Amino acid sequence: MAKTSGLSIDFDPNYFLIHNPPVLNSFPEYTPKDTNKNNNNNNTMFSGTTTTPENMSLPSTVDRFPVKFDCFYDQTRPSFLPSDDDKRRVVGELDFFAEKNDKLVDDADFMHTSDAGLELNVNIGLNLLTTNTSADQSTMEDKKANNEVAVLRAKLVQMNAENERLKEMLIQATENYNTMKIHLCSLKEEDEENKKRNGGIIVPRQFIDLGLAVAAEADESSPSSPEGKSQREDSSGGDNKVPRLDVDQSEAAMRKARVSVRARSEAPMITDGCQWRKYGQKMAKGNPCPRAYYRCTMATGCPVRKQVQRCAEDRTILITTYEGNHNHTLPPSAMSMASTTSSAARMLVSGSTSSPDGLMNSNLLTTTLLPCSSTMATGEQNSIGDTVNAATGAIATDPSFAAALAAAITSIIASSQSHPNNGHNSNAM
DNA sequence: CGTTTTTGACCCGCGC
DNA sequence: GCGCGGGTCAAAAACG
Ligand SMILES: [Zn+2]
Repeated sequence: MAKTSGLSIDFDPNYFLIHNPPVLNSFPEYTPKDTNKNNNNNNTMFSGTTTTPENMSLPSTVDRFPVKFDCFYDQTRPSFLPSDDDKRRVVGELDFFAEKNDKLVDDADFMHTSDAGLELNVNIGLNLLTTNTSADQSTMEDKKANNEVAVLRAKLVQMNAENERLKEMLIQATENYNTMKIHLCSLKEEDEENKKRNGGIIVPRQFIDLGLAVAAEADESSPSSPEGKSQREDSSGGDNKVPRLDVDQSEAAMRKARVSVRARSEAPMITDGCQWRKYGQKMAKGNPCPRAYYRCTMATGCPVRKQVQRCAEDRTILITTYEGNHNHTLPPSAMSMASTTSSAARMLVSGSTSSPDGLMNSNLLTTTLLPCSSTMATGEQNSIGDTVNAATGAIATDPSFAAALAAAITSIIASSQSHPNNGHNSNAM
């Protein structure tokens, strides 16, 4: 299960979904206990809102690849793969989490596809031959030779085509990545400047750039009391519940990064590398399935929480919403998740701004939130520093980040185009 | 015995 | 002010 890259788990593809709240969704998941018969090693599959059904089922063979985006591959290698490969077709694989597996993954994947292609061709040839058996043998041999040549050529052509496709993909991904990277850097700089000026108080600047996100945020933050839950302790003290001075901070807290992930998983909870303690369960209205609340117990005082709920319509879909940033170091597997979260959010954010296609589902756009503030929510001293670090970290993992970016973008775009069914949205939490 | 889960009570924001 | 719903607390139970 464990990957060399640090993914201890097999992540499955994820899809970004969005919920009502301006939340970003993206997360890899992997199912911890797969006792289930269906999916051996990885139960979680992505079910993107829009993901096409067929793609969703991933072959167990793929477990090694961290993340697969359905859309991604769909677009790129569709024509190529025969229907029967649908199942194996790994939709796209990007690793969100794995840091250096990109290449490996790609290669592997590539291999798979090409193999499939070969097999097909081969088969065809054989069939022809066999059918001809009744005919003259000499003719047969000639044909055979010809067929082989033809097959090989066809193969070559296909591979070339595939190659081209991949190149284009790569180029595009790279471009997107660069764009976003730049964007992100600029944002970071701005943030830092602001911090310096404001003496640590963070200005919700980032949101400004986010466009839609701003509106969304405003909605959330303004009405709600500044204190938020994270500050609950303070309130107990009996002090003013709303220390105006800290408003910025509290707001920031409010904006904790929130990422929701949807994954197909039979397991009751996805394993993300962290330890969680359940602290509550409620019946969500309009959904027969209860919602469970968990808190991170990897470190005392870690503010990270998550809610887990099954989709009412399709109970195989597990919706997990993460909130906040960890105040401690995470194990490799968890790291990948965490960075994914933030990076994913960022990706979407920057992607929404920079990407030309307004096609991205409005849903996705709205989602972009991701305040860097999450850390600040923790209230610790490093608020800013952490934030920056987090961002940096995400970027640092260039390869994966780039890949992830590409994947995210691609998947988003793909989803908006292919659109199968947005169905899942319906039951946002 | 320490940790986690269960579960009803409680808090809080929100709409009426 | 009241009821509702989401989220959290915390005592008791369950686990290992
Ligand atoms: Zn944590």
